[in-house]
Amino acid sequence: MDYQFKEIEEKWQQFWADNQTFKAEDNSTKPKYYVLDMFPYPSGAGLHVGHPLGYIASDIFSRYKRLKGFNVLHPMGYDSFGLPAEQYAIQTGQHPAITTEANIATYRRQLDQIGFSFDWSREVRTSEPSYYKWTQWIFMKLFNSWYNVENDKAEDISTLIEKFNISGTADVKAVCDDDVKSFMPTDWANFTEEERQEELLKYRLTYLRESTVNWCLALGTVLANDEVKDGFSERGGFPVEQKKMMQWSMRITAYADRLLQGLDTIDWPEPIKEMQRNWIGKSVGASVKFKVESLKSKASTLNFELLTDNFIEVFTTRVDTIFGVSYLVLAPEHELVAGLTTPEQKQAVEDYISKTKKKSELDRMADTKTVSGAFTGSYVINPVSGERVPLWIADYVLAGYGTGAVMGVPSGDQRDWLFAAHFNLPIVQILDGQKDIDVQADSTKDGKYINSGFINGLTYKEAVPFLNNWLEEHDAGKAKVNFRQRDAVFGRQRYWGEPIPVYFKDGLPYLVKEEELPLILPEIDKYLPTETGEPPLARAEGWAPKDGEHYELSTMPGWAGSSWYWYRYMDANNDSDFVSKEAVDYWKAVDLYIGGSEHATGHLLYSRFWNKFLKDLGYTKEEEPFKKLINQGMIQGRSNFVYRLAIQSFANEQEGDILPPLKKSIFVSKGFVKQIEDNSNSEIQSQIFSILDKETKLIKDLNPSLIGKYIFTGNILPLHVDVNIAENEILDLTKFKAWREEYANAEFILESGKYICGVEVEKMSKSKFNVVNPDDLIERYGADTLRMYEMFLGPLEQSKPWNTNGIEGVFKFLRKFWRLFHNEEWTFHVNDSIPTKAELKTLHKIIKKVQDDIERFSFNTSVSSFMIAVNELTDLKCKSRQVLEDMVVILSPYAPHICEELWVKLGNQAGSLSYTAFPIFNPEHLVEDEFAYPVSINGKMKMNLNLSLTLAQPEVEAILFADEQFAKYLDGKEPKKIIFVKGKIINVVL
RNA sequence: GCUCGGAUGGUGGAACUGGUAGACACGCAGGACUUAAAAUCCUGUGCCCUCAACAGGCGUGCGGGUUCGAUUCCCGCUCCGAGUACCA
Repeated sequence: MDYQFKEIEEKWQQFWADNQTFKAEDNSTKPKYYVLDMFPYPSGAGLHVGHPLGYIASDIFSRYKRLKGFNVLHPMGYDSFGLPAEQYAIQTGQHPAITTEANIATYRRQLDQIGFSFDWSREVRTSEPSYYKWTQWIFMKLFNSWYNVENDKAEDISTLIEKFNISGTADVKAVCDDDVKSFMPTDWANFTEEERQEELLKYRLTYLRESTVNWCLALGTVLANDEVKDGFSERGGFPVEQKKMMQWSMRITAYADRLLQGLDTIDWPEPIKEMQRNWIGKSVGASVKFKVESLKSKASTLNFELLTDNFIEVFTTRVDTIFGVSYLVLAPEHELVAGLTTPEQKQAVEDYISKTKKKSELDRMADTKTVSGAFTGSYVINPVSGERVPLWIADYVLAGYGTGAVMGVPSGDQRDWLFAAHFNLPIVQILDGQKDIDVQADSTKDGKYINSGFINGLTYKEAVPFLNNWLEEHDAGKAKVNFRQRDAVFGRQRYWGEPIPVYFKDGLPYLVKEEELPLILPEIDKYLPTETGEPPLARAEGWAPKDGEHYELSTMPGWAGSSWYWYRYMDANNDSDFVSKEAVDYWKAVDLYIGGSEHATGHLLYSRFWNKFLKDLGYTKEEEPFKKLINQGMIQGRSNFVYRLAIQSFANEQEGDILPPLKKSIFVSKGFVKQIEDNSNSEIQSQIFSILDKETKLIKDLNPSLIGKYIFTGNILPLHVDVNIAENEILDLTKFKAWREEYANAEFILESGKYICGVEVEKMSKSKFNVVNPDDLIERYGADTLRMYEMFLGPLEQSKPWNTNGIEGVFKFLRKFWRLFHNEEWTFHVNDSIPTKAELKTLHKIIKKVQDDIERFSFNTSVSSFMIAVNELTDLKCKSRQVLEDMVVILSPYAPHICEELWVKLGNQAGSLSYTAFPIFNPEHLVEDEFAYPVSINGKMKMNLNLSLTLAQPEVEAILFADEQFAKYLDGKEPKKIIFVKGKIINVVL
C-alpha cells in the first residue's frame, strides 16, 4: 500500500501510550541522560507551529540517546499557575482551574499527535496541591535558612541562633538586611520572642520587608524586575510605578557571586550567559566616605546634630581617580537631600526634585543627553585631599544602585565631564596618560598619577591597593564589591498562585506546620481585590490558621513552581519527599535543556538560585541544574498580502444621484503594484479602466438616472490575507472568495494567470492571519513530515519566519523512503541479498553523518543527508534487508511513526525499535581508492583529474603534465610551483 | 551608546579543522505519462557574454590584508536582528 501516514501515526501513538514505551527506568544499569524542555504555560490559544520546534529537537535527541544505550528521562508537564487564566477568570467568573484544565487538554492532544516520546507517567502541574505542597515546603526551608558568608553557603537558621546565644552578632558574617542590630549574647537572651523573630527575619533567605517595589495597578500586583520592560509590565503592557510596600522577597543577592562564577562551568550559549552577567552586574571597587562639612555657621535652621558627624558614602570602580573629584552627586530621592540643602538653594533643589518626579520612568531613561542638576549649597570633604567638594543632586544618579551617591571625576568619566562642563566645575587631569581632556573625558588607566597628592607617580596597579588600605586605616572607606542585582520580590497580590505557607501573629510572620502542607488555595467568590484593597485571598471565607490572626494573603509569583520542577520529574509521584535521595543520586541534573532565550534573566536565574540553595542544605548534589542549554530560534510569522484598488464614484455633472460606492473589490497581483504606482504599465491601466467601465455600465443599466462613473484613485491598499489560502505566494482564488462574504464577487488582475501575494515577516498572530497551526499540517502531511520539515527549515538556534513552502519536498522524501521497501505494486518487498559496496557506502555515510549532526544539534543537515541517502539507494535499486533495516533505525528519531511501521514489517517485534541499537559506523566502507582531484591554476578550479589515492606528488605531477587538457591550460608556460594535498587538491601556480 | 548574533542564487539553506562555493529542498522552465487535470517520473536552472555549444568573465554585504589557495583567518566599514541602557 502507498504511504498511509494517518493510519500509521494513529496506530503507533496508541501503541506507545498503551505500552508506556517511553517510561524511564528508575533503577537502571544503563548510563542516564536527562533531556528537558522548558516548562510550557498552557495558554488558551494552543500550539502554533513555532512552539514544537524545540520539542521536536529534544525528542530527536532523546530517541537517539535511547538507541545509543542510555536510560533517557524526557518528561513533560505544565507551569499551570499564571496570569492569563486569572485575567480570564476576572472577565468571565470561570474558575482558573477549569480554564487551565481545558487548555492542558488541548496542549496534550496537540503534543500527542506530533509523536513525542515523553514519559507521561511523570507529568507534573504546578497548580496541583500534590505539587505545590513541595513548592511551599521549599519556601519554608528558605524561610528557615540564612546565608553564612564564612562557609559560603546557606545554613539552617538554628546555626545562627546558636551563634547569637554564644557570641551575639560578633562572629556572624551573613548576607542580611542593612539595618541589623549589633548585640551581645546577653542582649539576645533578654530579647522578647517578638524581638528575636523581628531580628531573625532580617537574615532569613525569604523575608518580609518594607521595600520599594514595581507596582502594577492594572494587574493589581507587584512585579519582579524581570517582569518589567521599559516601565511597563511584560504581560499586558500596563504601566508600572515604584511604591513602598511590605513584601516577601528572596535573598538571591546572597548567591550573586556563585551565580556569576557558575556560568563559567556550564555549556550555555554565550549571549545568555552574558545577559545573566549583566543582570547580576558585579562591580569591583571601593566605598568611600565623604564627611559633610558642618553647616553650623551658615544655616541656623538646620539640624546640627544630624550633620556634625555625618558622611555620604559613595561607591566607585575607580578609587584611583579620587584626587580628581570636583563634585559629589546624590540621587534626587536620596534621604539626606532635604537635610543638606541650604536655605539659599532650597528653592532650586525643590524645583529640580519636582521636575524629576514629573518625568516618567520612561522619559528619564530615554533622555540621556540633557545634563541637569541642582546645587544643594552644602560641601563635603574629600577624605584623601581634605578639599571641599560641592554637593549636587542630579537625576542621572539612581537611588536604587549602590548608595545613591556618586563622586564626580570629570577628567575620567564622560558623563561627569559633561556635567562639569555644563555647570562650570573644575576638570582636573590626574594621570599623565590622559589626553585631550579639554574636549572629552579620557578613562585611561595608563600612565602615572599627577595632581594626586600621596599617589603621585604611582601606576594604576599600585595606586588601587594602596588607596584601599589607606581608606580602611583612616576609617574613610574600604574595597568593596557591588552588585546591580536586587533581591527578588516574591509575593503577588493575585489569586491563581501557590499560597504562601505563612500566618501572622502580632504582626510577625510564622510558618505553618509542615504537617499542614499543602496549604490549599481556598475558593473565593470573585477573583478581584477586596473593597479595602486587600488581595483576592482576603475574600476566602473561613480560611484561617488555628493559631494566629490570618494567613498571608499574597500568593507566590509565576516563577516559584518552575524553579525546581526538574527535580520533581525525577520522582514525580513521591508523597513523602519533593524528590527521593536515590532519584537525585541517579539523575543528578539536566543534561540537555532546550528552550527560548526569553527566560534568560527570569526562570534560568531563579532556578539556578533555588538549585544552589537546595544543594547547600544537602537535598541535591549539583551546583548547576542545567549542564547544557540550547536556545531554539523564534519562529516568526510570514504574512501574505493582497492589494486592493481604491475606487471612487466620480461625477462631473451637477444634477442627479451619484453612483453608490462600488460593492466589488478589485485586487491586483503583486507584480503590478509598483508599475501602477509609477504609471509605467499602460496595459494594466486600460484593464482597470475597462473593468470600471463595465461596472459603471452594469449599475447604470439597472438605474439609468444615476450619474458619474467609477474611477481608480491611484491608491492601492495592502490587506492581510490568511496565509492558509495561498500556496507559494499564489492565492487560491476560490478559497479567497469563500473566505469573506464581501470578496465573493471580487475581480482580480492576474499576472501569467496567477494572483501573486505580497510577503512580510511579522510576529505570528491571529490579527495578521499568519498563524499556522500544526494540526492542519498534520492532517495534510502527517506528524513525521511536520517533524522533519521543522528541522529542515534551518539551524535550530536561528530565528526564522515560518514558511510552509517546501513541506512537499519532505513529504515526497518520506514516500520515497516508504517505496524503498515496496515493489511497483506497493507490496512490501525486501530481500536477503548481501549488500553491495555502493549500498554499504551510502549506509555508512549516513550513519556517520546523522551521528555527528545530532551530537552537534545540527538537525537540518541530517534531513538533507537522509534525502541524499534515499535518493542513492533508490538509484541503486537497493532491496537489501540488512541495509534497509539499519536505515529504519537511523531515521527513527526523526520520523518515528513510519519507522515503527516498517520495523514491524521487517519482522521485528512491535515497540522494540525505540530500544534497539544505533548502527555502528564502519569507516572501511567509506575508503576510496580513487579521487577526482580538482586541478586549479592560481587557485581557480579548472578541471578534475581522476587519480589513485595511493599516488604521491611526483607521480601525480607526471600524470598531470602528460594530460592533454591540462597542457591547454598551461599554454606553454612553466609552472612556478605545484601544491599537492593528498585527497584534496592540486594547485598549479603559473 | 555598549554587548552578542547575522548577511551565500528567485527562496529556505549546505560547505564541520583554509582546499571543487551553491549540496539537499522549494520555486521556475521544458519534457514523459494522461482525453484532460492532479499525482508521479525525467531533464535543466548562480549571474554576465553567446542563437547554441565550446570557451571565457564575474561571483559568498563592502574595502583592504595574510596565503599557492579565503564563505572560512586578520583589520576597517555598511546594513539587519536580539539583549541592555545614565550601573558610578
